[in-house]
Amino acid sequence: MNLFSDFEQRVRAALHTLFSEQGREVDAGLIDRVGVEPPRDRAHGDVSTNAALVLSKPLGLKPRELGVELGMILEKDEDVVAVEIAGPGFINLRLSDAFWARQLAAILTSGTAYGHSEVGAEKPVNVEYVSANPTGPMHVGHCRGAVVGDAIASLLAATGHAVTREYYINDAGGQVDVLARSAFLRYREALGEDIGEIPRGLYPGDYLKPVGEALKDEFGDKLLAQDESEWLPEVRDRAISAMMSMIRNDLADLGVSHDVFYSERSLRAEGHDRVAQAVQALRDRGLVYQGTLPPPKGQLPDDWEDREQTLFRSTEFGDDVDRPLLKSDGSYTYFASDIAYHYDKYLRGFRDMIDVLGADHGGYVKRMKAAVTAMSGGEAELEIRLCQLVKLFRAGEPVRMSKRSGDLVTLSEVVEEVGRDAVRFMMLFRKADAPLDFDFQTVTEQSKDNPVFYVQYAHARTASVRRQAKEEISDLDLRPTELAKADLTLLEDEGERGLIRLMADWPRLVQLSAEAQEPHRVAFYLYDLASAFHAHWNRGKDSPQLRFIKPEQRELTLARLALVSALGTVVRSGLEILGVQAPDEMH
RNA sequence: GGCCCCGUAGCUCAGCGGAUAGAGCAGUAGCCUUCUAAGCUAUUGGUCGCAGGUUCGAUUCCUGCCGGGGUCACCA
Repeated sequence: MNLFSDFEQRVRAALHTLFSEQGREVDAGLIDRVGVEPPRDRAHGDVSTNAALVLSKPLGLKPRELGVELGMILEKDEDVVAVEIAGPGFINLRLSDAFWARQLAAILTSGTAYGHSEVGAEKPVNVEYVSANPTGPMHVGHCRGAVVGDAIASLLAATGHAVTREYYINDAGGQVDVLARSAFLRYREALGEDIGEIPRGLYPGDYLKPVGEALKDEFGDKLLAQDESEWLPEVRDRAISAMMSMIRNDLADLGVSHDVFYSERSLRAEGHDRVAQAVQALRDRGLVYQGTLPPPKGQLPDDWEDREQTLFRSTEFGDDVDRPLLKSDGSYTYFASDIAYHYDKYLRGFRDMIDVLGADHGGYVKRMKAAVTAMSGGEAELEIRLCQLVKLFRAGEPVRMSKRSGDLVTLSEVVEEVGRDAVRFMMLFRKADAPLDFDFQTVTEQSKDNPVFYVQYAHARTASVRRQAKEEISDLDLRPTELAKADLTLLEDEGERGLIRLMADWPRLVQLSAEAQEPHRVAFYLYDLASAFHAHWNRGKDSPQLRFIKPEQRELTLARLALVSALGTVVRSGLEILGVQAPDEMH
C-alpha cells in the first residue's frame, strides 16, 4: 500500500473516533471526498489532508476548528511528530524519522517490485496496440502507439491486472489484395521481366522484392499462366506472412511484445463466423435497421449517393450518426469486423478493453465504444487512448518524408540510429495526446540536455558508487536486504530526506499513472528523481561531509549506501515499466 | 458545418478540484578538474486563450466564444 492511502485510512479512523465521541454522523459520500496527498510545498509537511475543509460545513464548524479537533487525535499516532493547521484548513502532518527509515528499508527488501500493488485484483484487461496493417514495415508513425500501448500494459500489470497484450492483423480487406498484386509484380520481376515503374495504387517499396523471389522459388513460373482469382489467395497468404514476420522483427527491435496476434480473417472462419454472430447480437437487441444516412455537413463527397443501407443504431450510445455494417456489395464493412473482433474479446471474458490508436482514428472512438457497450449489454467497457503524431527533426531541422515514393522513415532505421532506449523513453516523455517533436541529435547526446541519458546516468551513478564503496572499504555487505538493516535514521541531511520522500511517492505515482493510463507520468517522475539525485551528488563537491562514502564512518556509509541502492532500485523499477534498460555504467 | 485533441514563462512542455502555478532550454551572474565522468550553483521571467457557471476553493469540472491541428457514409 502506498503511504498516502495508508494515512487516508488513519485519517478516516480518526474521523470515526471523533464523530462517535460526539455522537455525530456524516454522510458517507462526504467522507469519500476526504483525501490524503503530498502537500504541493514540502515545507508544509509530509502529508496533508483536506478533511477539515470537506467536512466543516455540514457539521456547522469552521474548518480550522474541526482541524484542531482532528489534529488532536492524529497527534497520538506514533508515526506523527507534528500536526499543523494551515491555509484555509489543511491539516499537515510531519512524520517521524523512524517512519521514513521504514519506507527506505521497504524499498530495499521489495526490490523492483516496490511500487507494485494488487489494486487491479487480477481483473482481466485487454490492451490492443500497434495493429499496423500487414502491408509493409513499420514506420515511425506506428512507433509511438507501440511504446505507449506497451507501457500502459506494463503499468496495468504492475498494479495487479491480468493483462493481455494484443495485435489485430487487418488481413481481410482490400488492401491486402493490393499487397498481393504488388507482390505479384515483384514475382514477375524476379522471373526476369522488366516491370518498369510501379503503377499508382500499388505498394512501391523494395521490401516486396524478397517476397517476389520467394514466390519464384516456390512456384517457378507457374503462377503466370493463372487468372488473378487463382493466384491471388496464394500470393496474398505468403505476402501477409512475410510482412508480419517483418513487423514482428521491427517490434522485437523496439522491445515490444504481444501475447496474441489476432487475425481479422480468422473471424470469418467456417463454422464460427464471429462477424455474423456479432451482428446477430446487435440485431437481437433491436439495434440494427435498414435506413438512410443524412449526407455529411460541409464538404459533400463527389460520389455521394442517398441510398438505404444496413445500419447499427450507435446514436443510442452517444455516437453522432448511425453506422453502416454492410457495404453496397453486401460484404461486411471494416467496422462490422471490428465489432466482431471486440465481441470476440468479450466472449473471451474481457470486460475491460483498451485500444491505443493514432490520432487520425479519432473519429472512430465514439462508434467503437458504442458498439462494445451495445453488444455486451453494458457489461464491457472500451477505453481508447489516442496518440498524436510524431514530428522528426535532425538538429532542429525537420526531416522530410514522402509517403508517395515510399520514402518513409522506418521504425528499424530510427531504432538502429538512436537505440531502443532513446526511442522508447522519448516517445513517453510527453503526454500521449500532445504532438511530439523527436530530434535525432538530442536523443543521442551524452549530456544533461538528453533526458534518456540523464535518467540512465542516475542509475549508472548508483552502481558506480557501490563499486567505489567496495574498493574503498573492504568487507562491506552491500546486498539490499543487509543494507536495509543499517541505522537509516542517520540520514539527517535535508537532501537525503528529500530523496527518501520522493522515492516514497513512487507507489502512489504508479497507481495514479495506471488509473489515468498515462505512462508519461512515470517518465517525468524518473526525470525529477534523477534530477534530485544528481543535485544531491553535486552537493558533495562543496560539502565533503555529504559524500556517500566515508571510510571512517562505517555506519553512516552503510546508511547512505542504502539510500543510493534504494534510489537505483526505484529508477530501475520505473525504467522497467517504460521498457528501458537501466545500465550499470555509461559508455 | 459536426465531432475529437490542444492553447500555461521568449521556446519546448509538466501540473489526481486545493495553499505563493513548476521544470528544461534560452537569458543574466558566479563557480569548476570531484566517490565516475560526459559540468555545477544561483537568478530574471506568468491577465494559466477570452467570457460566464458549479464549488468553501477552478489552470483543473461544465457551457459558449476565439485561435491551432486532426477527422468526417459505402477504405482499412
